[in-house]
Amino acid sequence: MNDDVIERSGARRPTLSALAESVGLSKPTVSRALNNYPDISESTKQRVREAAASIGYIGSSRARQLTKGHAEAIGMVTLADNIGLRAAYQSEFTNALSLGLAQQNYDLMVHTVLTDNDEVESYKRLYGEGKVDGFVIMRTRKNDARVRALLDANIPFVTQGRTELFDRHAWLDIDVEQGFGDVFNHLYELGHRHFAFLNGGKDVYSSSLRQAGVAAAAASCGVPSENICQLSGDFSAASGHLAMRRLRDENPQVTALICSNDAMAMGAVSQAHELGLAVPKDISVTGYDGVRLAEFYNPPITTIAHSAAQCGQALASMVVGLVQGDAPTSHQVLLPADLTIRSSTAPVAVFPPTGSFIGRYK
Amino acid sequence: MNDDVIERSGARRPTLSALAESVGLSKPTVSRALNNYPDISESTKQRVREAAASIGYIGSSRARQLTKGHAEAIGMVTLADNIGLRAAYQSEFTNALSLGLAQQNYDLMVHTVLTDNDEVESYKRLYGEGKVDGFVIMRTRKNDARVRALLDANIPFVTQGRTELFDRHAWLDIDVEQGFGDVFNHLYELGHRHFAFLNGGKDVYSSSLRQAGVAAAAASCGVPSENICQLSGDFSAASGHLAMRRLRDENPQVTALICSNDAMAMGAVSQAHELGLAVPKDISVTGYDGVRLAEFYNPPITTIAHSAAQCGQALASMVVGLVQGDAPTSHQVLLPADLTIRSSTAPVAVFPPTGSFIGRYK
DNA sequence: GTTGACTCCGAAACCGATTTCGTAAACTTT
DNA sequence: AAAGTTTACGAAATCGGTTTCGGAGTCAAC
Repeated sequence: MNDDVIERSGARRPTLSALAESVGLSKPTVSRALNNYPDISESTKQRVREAAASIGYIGSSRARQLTKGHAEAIGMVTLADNIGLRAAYQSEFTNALSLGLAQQNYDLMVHTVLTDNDEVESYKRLYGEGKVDGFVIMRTRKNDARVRALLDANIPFVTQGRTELFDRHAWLDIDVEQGFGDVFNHLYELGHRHFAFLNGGKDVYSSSLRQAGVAAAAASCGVPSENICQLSGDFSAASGHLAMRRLRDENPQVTALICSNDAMAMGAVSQAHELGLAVPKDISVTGYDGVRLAEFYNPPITTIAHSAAQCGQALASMVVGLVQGDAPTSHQVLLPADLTIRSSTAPVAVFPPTGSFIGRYK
Repeated sequence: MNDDVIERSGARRPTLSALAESVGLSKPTVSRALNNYPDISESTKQRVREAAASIGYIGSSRARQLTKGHAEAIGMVTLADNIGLRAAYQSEFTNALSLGLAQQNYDLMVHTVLTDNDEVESYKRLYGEGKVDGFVIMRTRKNDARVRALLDANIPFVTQGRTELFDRHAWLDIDVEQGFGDVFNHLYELGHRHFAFLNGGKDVYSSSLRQAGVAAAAASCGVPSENICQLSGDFSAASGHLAMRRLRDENPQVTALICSNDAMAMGAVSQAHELGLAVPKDISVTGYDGVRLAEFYNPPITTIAHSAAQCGQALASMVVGLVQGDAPTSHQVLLPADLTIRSSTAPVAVFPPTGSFIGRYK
């Protein structure tokens, strides 16, 4: 530790040439030995590997990248506005993705930008410079400029969530249609007959699918659409907060609120408390996302969970397949949504006030 | 879009040689023109820049890395166990860091591992391969194996949070001593006289500093140490949950609980609710971290906040300075802690039961 | 008209690996 | 024993930039 200067200036890391010289072989031979080529004798391989280990040789990824033509890295560009729940979700997701990539010897490069414009530009720069081989795109919208841009530039990517161009790119998505149907059925079985559905923005592709899931389940339960109050929010806790207030003002007979994500559910619950309503005694609330925090909320929120870990893992192998030449359309997977029942849903305390539907309670 | 095959096979991105040829100059000249060297005439630079823009030339970062000897990237290795609040904090932090790095033309490489062992190994591999120039280390412990390893290997890094070797590496930390003093004073001024302090593990360097901050403030307020019940947790919400239960069983006279982080505070609050205690009416609770979620909790939690954005920004310039040759000890900064008063603290409802201290209420 | 300084640019080496191609030696075959 | 195969390795080119070194040209000075 007293030789800081020496360490810093001299003592470069050993290169392939140095290793070759130390074992008395040529560079190519050593390279092939380390990469386990069949035309190198087993004894030589052994000798090279031992020498490499003993002098602590680590191949330069920089040089390898240059010759091999790929970076062994996947990029992810995110907006800097990730706070609160969104941040939690992103982090769980990023970790899972990074872990999955690591298992395939790829690294994850994260780039944060301030505006959407910078975003597309960053994709082009990172890929153009050769820093990454492809991308994973989160938080897709129905009409997504990034998807269009990458499609045009012929840059490999996979999205988490479909877009309106879903038949032209690789994606991983959750079957929200089924998920929201399950949620509806769950509530119906608890005796609820007057619902509210708080959907997210229409610019998100899956919004219409959630809607469809709820509608289909309602139809099959024989619940008329008038009994489903439609609300709209923007996926933020604040919009959930607001929605719950409007709901109580305008549709007090509703006993079950289906939210399009956990954040809005939390916002709604917190508003309920402020209005003196108990969740789930007075009103049941459900979320969607499976952010781990929903589990620790007060009360823990019934939600449609999908494992961020599973998503990350799947996305990792998808994107690696893509950059290695697979056709984008060969990587389109729909994961089932898991209804996770916690404490924010309960049987209706009394029969529906307006009593237009008397269900069978078990 | 109908020339997918052509795009994929041929049509490589333009290289420096191609650019050189297109303007009728040599490679070195073009390189220097683009890098704005003084020995290239202004007219030539202009010509080169225009040609570069017109053919869409983007320099290969791979080649540049090889010659320049650095990756223009900073690494961060995280454990895969980040869930819940920790995840939220990490994400806010990572985004801020990435943004700060981007502004200095560095990228952030994230690598997730399953165990501590893999962690140290990953640092060595990423740096050895030349994929990154240095690291940012989060969640440091008092005696941190990673810090020792990187110090030994002479790899540049900066930690968020001090370690017992704080005088030998670069770090960014929050002045928790001051912060917890402020919290104590805040509670004292609200009339509280019986406190509990829920500290995190002793393996975290700052635990003793928090302790010291509380003790010093208590002393200056004239509160004897017997009136501060010491509890210990592990920074998890679950441990906060547990601690609150023990507190009510063993020290029911306590009206103010100071938690070492937001997660424990949330756990404590949720336990309080389960025990039928209202926060802050029956007991005040404080946290530490400034995770944005604490703001949306029920009730919003009074905490000691530090801006993740500010930390990220600062860490970015520190680590970039480091990899460019600055001495580690020249980058040690202590940020002030900001007391953020929200709704989980309130004046004591009644005079302290045991009445040993009658404060002045304003 | 030679010298010197200055401006602007090119030839070649280099970073550290991989890949293509070729060849010497050993071993089979006929 | 000559020819053909196989085995095991090396020489040189290559990836796409940067850097070192030097040199041609212009211009002013003596």
